[in-house]
Amino acid sequence: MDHQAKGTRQGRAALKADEAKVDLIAVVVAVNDSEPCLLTIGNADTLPSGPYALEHRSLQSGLRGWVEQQTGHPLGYIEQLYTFADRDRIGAERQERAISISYLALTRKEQATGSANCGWRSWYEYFPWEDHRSGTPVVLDILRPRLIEWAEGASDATTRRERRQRAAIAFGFDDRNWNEELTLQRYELLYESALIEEAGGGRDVAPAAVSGKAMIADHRRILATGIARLRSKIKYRPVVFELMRPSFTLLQLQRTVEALAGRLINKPNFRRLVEQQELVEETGETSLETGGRPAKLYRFRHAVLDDRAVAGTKLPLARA
Amino acid sequence: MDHQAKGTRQGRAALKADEAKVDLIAVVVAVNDSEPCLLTIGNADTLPSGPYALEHRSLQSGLRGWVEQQTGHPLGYIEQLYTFADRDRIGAERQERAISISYLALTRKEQATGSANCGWRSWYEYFPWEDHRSGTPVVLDILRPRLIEWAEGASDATTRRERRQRAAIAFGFDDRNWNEELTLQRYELLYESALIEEAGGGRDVAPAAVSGKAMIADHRRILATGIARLRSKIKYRPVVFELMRPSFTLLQLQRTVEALAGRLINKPNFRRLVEQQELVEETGETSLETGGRPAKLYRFRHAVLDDRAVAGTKLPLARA
DNA sequence: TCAAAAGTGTTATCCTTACACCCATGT
DNA sequence: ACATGGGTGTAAGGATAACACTTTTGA
Repeated sequence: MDHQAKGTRQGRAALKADEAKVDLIAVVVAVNDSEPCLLTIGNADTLPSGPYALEHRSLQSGLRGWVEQQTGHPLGYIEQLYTFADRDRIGAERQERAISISYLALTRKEQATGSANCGWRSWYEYFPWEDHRSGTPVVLDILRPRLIEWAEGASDATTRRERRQRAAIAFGFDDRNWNEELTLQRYELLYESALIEEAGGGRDVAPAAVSGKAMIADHRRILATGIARLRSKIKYRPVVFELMRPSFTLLQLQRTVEALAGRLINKPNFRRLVEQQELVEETGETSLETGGRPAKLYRFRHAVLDDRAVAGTKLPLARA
Repeated sequence: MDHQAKGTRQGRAALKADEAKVDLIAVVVAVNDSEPCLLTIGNADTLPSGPYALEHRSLQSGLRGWVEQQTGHPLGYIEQLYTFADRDRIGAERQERAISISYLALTRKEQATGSANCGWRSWYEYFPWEDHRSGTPVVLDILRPRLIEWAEGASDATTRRERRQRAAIAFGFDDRNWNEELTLQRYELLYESALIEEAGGGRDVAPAAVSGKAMIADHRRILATGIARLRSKIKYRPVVFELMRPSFTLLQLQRTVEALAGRLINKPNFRRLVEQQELVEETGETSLETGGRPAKLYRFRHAVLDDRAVAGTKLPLARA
């Protein structure tokens, strides 16, 4: 259990060899007006983050501390996303290691963000190709030929075929179905093919309206990881409710799920699903706020979290 | 992005305030003769691990290095499990932080473990209550009354009810179904109720045959996390094949899944599932090794990994 | 009266579950 | 012959997908 310390290679900053900087970094999501929003700081290109420090009782409390300090926003639901060694900080010249532990947090926007230097942005500003609620987004018409071009540009035939296949699966080319959970794979393909800003080069980068708003370091990659995780998770665990107000209409619930998934859902089937799984109960009141007939208000049945170790909520997608 | 460094509180070991030790730690699993096995070092109570060091190109390669060095066993499939701050090393007296990044690795036992100080043990030695392949294990008859006793021992009624409910869900009391994925929750309950060795106290600890073999620090908790993850993952991603030889019979495949899940599976339905999802193809050869009629040999269709972004493999459990 | 949204049924189809049964080999 | 495991078929029930249709409000 005790491993001998390696000798310090380059004495910079008086680090012992087996110590590293540890950063906590948060993807904070809320949904407002059917738009999935991300909490950012700076020029909307940076995720809230900060070093894990001595005074933190735990990793999670450290994260809460940093987010609250930088944005004034208190966090509710938190789950760990991924831990990675920070490539960008291990430059060839600086011999110091840094790791980042990323988290996904769900809240509601209402809680006033006190601080100044922060704000909410739709996550589709960073990933315009991910929103399929109004059909296949036009940006894909621009990205598709570029991706194919990249695939065909490989030197050997094997790589070409492999690239074509990866792109076709990730983006649903050649009559394949769109799979909303492949957000990370899509980002990685666009990165590899140098179609987005972070990939350096920049020669082939399309305008931001097509390739999306860039972020600092690998923050956009972390966001992609968060989106993918959330899109997968809503299908088998009732986490959507973390994003809802205490009472809501069924259509509001549906719109929220649609916002996250980036796809439209069939209304009657969605309702049946929700009711059948006993995820909600009526409050007795109705809402008149929306255009038409007043809607019944519901609240989340917290009991389901105890009741069973839930399976649930597959998406009844609307047909193309 | 640059956070001001906090002043060092207690100058021990010349650490800057926002640096920490980082350990890599591996749950290495193989299945032999229908028994799920864990690779350990020392007295079979320690997982392979080591510090993330300067010379490591990445977290994963660091992990591979340590495991190979400590056990002589090369790793194939690896996935990250969880990152946590090491409570046991943040004693009140020592002000230094340590974090552990844990991984799940799948291999086959054949690859000779060269090193001396290591070996394979069935993971059910550590969790005797997790193996339901021959019906409800007898150890549960001993643990159940103890858990109930613990629940009833709470001071206020709310806590009592909550404890009863948690125990009932996790262990399937009161006609609830057993859910094999709740391995971690079960471990945590036994820890809280001080029925296992690591929880200190030791007054109420049952003999190892009941409460399972203990491990160093929080290694057993990490193992529980790994088991839970694997049991959940085999249902929607074809990872079992990482544990199989290149060619195998369908019953061997079934027995492997059963070993991991700790439950029996219905044969005809399992076969239909595997074939229908086109996970395997016949090799053309047959195996005479087993008692009865020769069995067709199959191999994994690696194409499925490309073909689709797979959904699959839910378990067709045998009925109680 | 019309637009907009709420809300209810109904059907065909597929997947899952639970069984029952036959086949090929060694002893 | 029989034990052991390999392997196939089928019928019932439930979930899902795809629609069509009615109801209630505000403008």
